[in-house]
Amino acid sequence: MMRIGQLAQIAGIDTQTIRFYEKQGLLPLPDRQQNGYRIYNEKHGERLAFIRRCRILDLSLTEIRELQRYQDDPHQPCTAVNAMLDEHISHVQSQIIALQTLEKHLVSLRACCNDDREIEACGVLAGISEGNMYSQ
Amino acid sequence: MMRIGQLAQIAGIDTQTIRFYEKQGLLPLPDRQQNGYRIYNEKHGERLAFIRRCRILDLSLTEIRELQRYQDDPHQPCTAVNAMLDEHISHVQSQIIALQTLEKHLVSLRACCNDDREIEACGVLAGISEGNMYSQ
DNA sequence: ATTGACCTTATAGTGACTATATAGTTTTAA
DNA sequence: TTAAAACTATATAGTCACTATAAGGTCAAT
Ligand SMILES: [Zn+2]
Ligand SMILES: [Zn+2]
Ligand SMILES: [Zn+2]
Ligand SMILES: [Zn+2]
Repeated sequence: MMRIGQLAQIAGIDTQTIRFYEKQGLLPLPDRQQNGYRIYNEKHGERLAFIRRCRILDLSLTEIRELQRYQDDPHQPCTAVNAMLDEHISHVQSQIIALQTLEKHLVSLRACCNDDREIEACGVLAGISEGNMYSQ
Repeated sequence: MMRIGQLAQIAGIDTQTIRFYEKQGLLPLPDRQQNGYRIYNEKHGERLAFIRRCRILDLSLTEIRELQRYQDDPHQPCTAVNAMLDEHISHVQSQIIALQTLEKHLVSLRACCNDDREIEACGVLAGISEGNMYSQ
């Protein structure tokens, strides 16, 4: 039994964020003391830890809600869980590829200028302005 | 001389986004026809193309505003421009590294399950719940 | 008695759009 | 000529996952 501040400290999550998760339906409603303060138990701590680990994996709150629904009905096949992860992985992979392309782009642009010019002659600005560029 | 729709088509940017850029101070205020319609010239087209190329490089609107201020005062040294790009590049690089770490993480989690289990026995969900995880 | 730490709710801001609502104008076609 | 379609205008709210601020209630210690 603990109040929100202690839960926040244990879970490493801000109190505001805990209230936010509650409003988003990710955390079950806690009991309240007579003064209105929320009281949490270990179950809440576990739920919160689960959420935190999902967020580290960059799963969206919607995806987390979906995972929680699966946990609450544990006799379905897990196909959908694995499919979610697969899609998530390929999303991350395409983000990586896009960023690597962008990096190449930026590095070659940067190579168009040393530091000792006037804006007028800056190869970087010229490179952006002339614009032989390709998206993605 | 053209209206917003034509400019949007030429620049490949939605009309709403053009108005948004105007409100953000990235595009000079266009003249208006008697009916209130905006009228643009080639200068606006060039500005918009510059903005679009900056966005492809994932520069923020704030950074673009800064670049525009440099362009409008072309006799400073270009150190700040190059520094902005350097910082931008290292930001992109650390994003890449973070995503690569995340990808490894997700792939090894995914390997904990084949598709033929019940939720109860899903290695993926178990992997998240048990949580021997590291952030970043 | 008052400070300080803690708790409550509600509201607004972040970034870069995107969507919706409502209304006025111009162009095209029946 | 008139009605529909296409275009324009403004204003407002939604996206995502928080984060910040305001304004107040509660509790323990000084
Ligand atoms: Zn995902
Ligand atoms: Zn330069
Ligand atoms: Zn940047
Ligand atoms: Zn599974």
